[in-house]
Amino acid sequence: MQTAFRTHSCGELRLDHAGQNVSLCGWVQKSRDLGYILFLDLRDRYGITQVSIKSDEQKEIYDAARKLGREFVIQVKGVVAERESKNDKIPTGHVEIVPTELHILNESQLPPFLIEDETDGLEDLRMEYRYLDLRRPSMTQNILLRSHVMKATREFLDSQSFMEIETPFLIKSTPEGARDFLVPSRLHHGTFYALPQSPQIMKQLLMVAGMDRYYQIVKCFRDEDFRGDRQPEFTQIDCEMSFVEQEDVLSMFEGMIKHVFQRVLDVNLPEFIRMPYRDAIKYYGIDKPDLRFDCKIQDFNEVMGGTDFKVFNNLIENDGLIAGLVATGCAKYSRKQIDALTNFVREPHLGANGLVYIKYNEDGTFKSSVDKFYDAEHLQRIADHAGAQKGDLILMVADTLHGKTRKVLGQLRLHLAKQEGWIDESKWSVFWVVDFPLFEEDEETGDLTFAHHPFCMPHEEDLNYLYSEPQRVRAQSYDMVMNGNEVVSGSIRVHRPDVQAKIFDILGLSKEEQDEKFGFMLKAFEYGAPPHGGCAFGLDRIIMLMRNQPSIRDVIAFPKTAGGRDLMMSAPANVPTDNLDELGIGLK
RNA sequence: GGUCUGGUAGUUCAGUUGGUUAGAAUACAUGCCUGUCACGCAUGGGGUCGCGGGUUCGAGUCCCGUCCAGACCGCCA
Repeated sequence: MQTAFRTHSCGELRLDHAGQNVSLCGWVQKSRDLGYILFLDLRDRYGITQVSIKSDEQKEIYDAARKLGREFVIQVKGVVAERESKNDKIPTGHVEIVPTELHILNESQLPPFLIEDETDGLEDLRMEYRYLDLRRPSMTQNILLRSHVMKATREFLDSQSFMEIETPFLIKSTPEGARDFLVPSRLHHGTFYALPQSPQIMKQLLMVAGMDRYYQIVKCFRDEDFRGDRQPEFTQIDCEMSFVEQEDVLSMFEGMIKHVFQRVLDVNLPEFIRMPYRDAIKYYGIDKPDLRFDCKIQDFNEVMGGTDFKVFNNLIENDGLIAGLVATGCAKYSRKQIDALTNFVREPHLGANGLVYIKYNEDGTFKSSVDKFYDAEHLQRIADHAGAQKGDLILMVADTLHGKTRKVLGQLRLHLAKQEGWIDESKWSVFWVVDFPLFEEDEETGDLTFAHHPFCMPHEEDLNYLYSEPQRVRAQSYDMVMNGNEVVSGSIRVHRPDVQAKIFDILGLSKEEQDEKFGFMLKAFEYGAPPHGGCAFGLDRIIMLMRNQPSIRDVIAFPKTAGGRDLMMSAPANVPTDNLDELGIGLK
């Protein structure tokens, strides 16, 4: 810490240092002038140290200190002393500096919001003055933890013979997947570079190049609408390995996450389970379940028939699905609370027709929305089927579309967990979801499109389905799910030309289109591509979860707003027409 | 692209069926105060009610448009 300006940081002095002559630098957090004595809180990124100035013993300094404003940058030289009244809330709370010199290194305008963890500033204001926002200790900790995670990542991957290799940002647009950010070419009017959505193709070419184990902590760019956990530019830990099977990749990067958690948070994560995609959808209605609480989706078709309830009878006959959840301890819900849940599942984006409830009351009686059709004995059978206990509430959704029913219940499950406080924030749920389908159907056209990207290798035992039932083909692809968020995604890649050709064929890509889009890659693969696979970590999202922050913006030093703007520098912005002329671009 | 919520003092917010001089807290300034750490007490300054148009005798309040922020849907291989 020793420099020309300071001997210590504002976070490191303790009682042991008492009597030492020190020099500290930092920002004025706050001053408390009690008349005879004035206390100054001096802040830097390491902490806060109190300076105490007496109006008689340090008359000159006292007079100068009274004129200091918030966020002035000052240097204080003086002696470390034990405090007369101690503060146990901060690590430096037992000492203070009795100053011999005070120098103003720079003055400051009054900041537009309080530089404290419990700031009064709203997000747009914090974004405009991001350099002030980052002075707040919790924000500093976010950025610091991010740095620690990157360091631990490099530590682990370096120890496993990975090479960090940079790949270009100015590349060719491929019209698949997300919308590209485009960069016009000055030298070749009318042509454009694209910023990479990920270094996917480049890293596979590095495997062809024999680099064997590659990683890169790298910015990726996607020109889509944003969310609390999505930014137009974001950071991936991009990884690829040669001569591996799926299990090699899973255990390598499971090891990496465990290493990072151990080093950075001192948390030892247990073994990661591998949950087939099909089970994730069946039991949790989502491909990224949060397993910090249970509440699985259950099927009820077999116990709901044999009554005069035509809606359910029709569904059962026509291969529909009646499924539901057991909400532990929720039989006490009022009509109003259940109506709220009904409204939740009927919201347009979920679109359930309704919600059937069965209250299994504490006294063993039943109350349900289908009492007209189901007698107590039948309801008991349903409760037993579901494993419900007295005091539980059974909630059911039914539809001809199985996927929709499970999706609705998956969302209801999360909604209930938040509402009922089922999630233990001190727990971690980290595991692999495996065996994603290779293709998915476009809901409107019915065409098959790739679920992940077109270079995922199918499971060997599913290869034959490529020719008969492509939608049955499971890919050797996998996601790591952390507390209900997808944080890693990857696959074993196709290195066999015949398989790749068949996949392109199924996707309806002609030979010409294949050449146009991926020709350079397919050519490279004719020169001895090793079997390979890898994955990419969403670094921002992982940091967000590790710091338990509500938004990805809080763990990025200079993020964009949900509208894709940088409020601090006012980007995007107009450019002079001269610049456009040079690029051969005219605006409409 | 769609739905919803919000925009009033430096900041966070309140502002009734449209009606006198638009309030509170906090921040700031000045003064007082011998150990504070959310210090306390007193006094004071501080407003184009996002912007534009409309209805009305009268608009922070009602209507239309627009901009900005946020949440969600679509989108995100």
